Amino acid sequence: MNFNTTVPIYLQIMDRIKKDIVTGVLARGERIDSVRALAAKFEVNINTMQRACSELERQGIIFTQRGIGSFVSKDENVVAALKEEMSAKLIEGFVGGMEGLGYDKSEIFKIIRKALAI
Amino acid sequence: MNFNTTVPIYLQIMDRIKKDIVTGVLARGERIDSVRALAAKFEVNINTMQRACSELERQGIIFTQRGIGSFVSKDENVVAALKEEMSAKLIEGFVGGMEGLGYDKSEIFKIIRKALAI
Amino acid sequence: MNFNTTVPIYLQIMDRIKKDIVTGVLARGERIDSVRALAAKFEVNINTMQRACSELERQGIIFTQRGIGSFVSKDENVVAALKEEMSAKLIEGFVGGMEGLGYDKSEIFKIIRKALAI
Amino acid sequence: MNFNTTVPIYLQIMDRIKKDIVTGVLARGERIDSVRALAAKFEVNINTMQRACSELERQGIIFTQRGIGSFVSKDENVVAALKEEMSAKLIEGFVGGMEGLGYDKSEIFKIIRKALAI
DNA sequence: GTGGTCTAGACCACG
DNA sequence: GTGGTCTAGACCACA
Repeated sequence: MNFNTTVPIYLQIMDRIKKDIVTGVLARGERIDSVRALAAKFEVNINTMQRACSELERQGIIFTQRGIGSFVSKDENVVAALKEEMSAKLIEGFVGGMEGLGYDKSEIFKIIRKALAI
Repeated sequence: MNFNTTVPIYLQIMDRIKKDIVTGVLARGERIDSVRALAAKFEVNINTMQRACSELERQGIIFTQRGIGSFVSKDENVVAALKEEMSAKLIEGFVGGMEGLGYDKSEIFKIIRKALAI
Repeated sequence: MNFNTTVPIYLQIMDRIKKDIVTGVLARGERIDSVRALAAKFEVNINTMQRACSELERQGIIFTQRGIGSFVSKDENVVAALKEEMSAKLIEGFVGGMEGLGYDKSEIFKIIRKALAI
Repeated sequence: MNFNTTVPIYLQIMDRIKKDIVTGVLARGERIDSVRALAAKFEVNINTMQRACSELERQGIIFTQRGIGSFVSKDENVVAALKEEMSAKLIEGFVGGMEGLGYDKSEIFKIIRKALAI
């Protein structure tokens, strides 16, 4: 995985894991690799990986069973909410940004239609 | 102006000024306030404002005349390119992000149409 | 039983058993379930349960007879001391904590009276 | 400051700072020492101190101004809520613990009155 | 083996 | 000078 230098690695990893959960690569309740294994996989320091996991846990996206490992939340609402939240953020950022550039809704619509080539 | 804590203030200021240029709030060739005045206006450290201005100048968006002041570029291509570049970035970020969440182009289209209420 | 994630499970189990002894749920000299049965009951790893029991035995609260089973101490002083010790710990923690927050004794008294609704 | 070995140092430091805020040793809006200075004062590693501060910030108890320093929250509700929350936790822990030992409210009242020597 | 904490030291962007 | 991030390595309690 290639990391963007401008945003903290642990955030990029969190984002990646969230995407994997949203897209079903990681299933609800599924056990995820140990911190050590993930650190090796992402080629980062264990502490960096640990931080990503702690944050994910704090957000209720994964949970930990002591001495056993970490698991994706079993709550289907969590996963659905995650997808909803992430897409809402993207939409808001895009529409808000375009409006900030002076485009109105119909112009944005045309532009995105063209970009999607639909 | 409220600053996001995650992204550098000088970048946020640059973005704000770019938007003002793109939307015509700042006209081509118009004189802009002094760094000191701008620092006061944005309520930031003068060094921070200085950096935002140097960057803008480096990108050819504003230019400085010694002892007189700074001005928005007179080149209309600059403004047009700026608008193009900023919107392209937004589009790419949005579409790429949505695809990363598992949406295909037609789904993205539906979602954005709904969000724009068109 | 719901375990607090911050304090070790074996301590929480020990605390629970101590309370059962102090409140008479487990009588003096009474036989307690096997480690295996207790592990199943508390839904924990057998090693964890083993540790809780060893600690309790080390503290003289339960004792083991080889090949027969484990029993709550027959010594009534043990039970009385246990109750005394546990309540003293609670009191000390409470009063010390409240004083640390800046309350003096009379204020603590008022607050606890109100909390107890007496 | 002497640290208890059973609970993480960063939590103990957080608790100490919270108490200082509640008792007015640290006033609302007051600038607190830099992370480096605090680390030296508490004789811990900078990272440990950093963690304590990040957590406090996440809880809204202090806030950071980039490159300038950290400050106690200016919101008086935050401070009041903090005091309330901390004392409520102590009371609940105490009363709940005593009831778990089999004492009823009137007995708890007698015991605490005796302990306070009022 | 698992996560959690701590230390040490370094680098960096920011103000 | 300030906070933030990252790496490296170590130790520990827990399951």
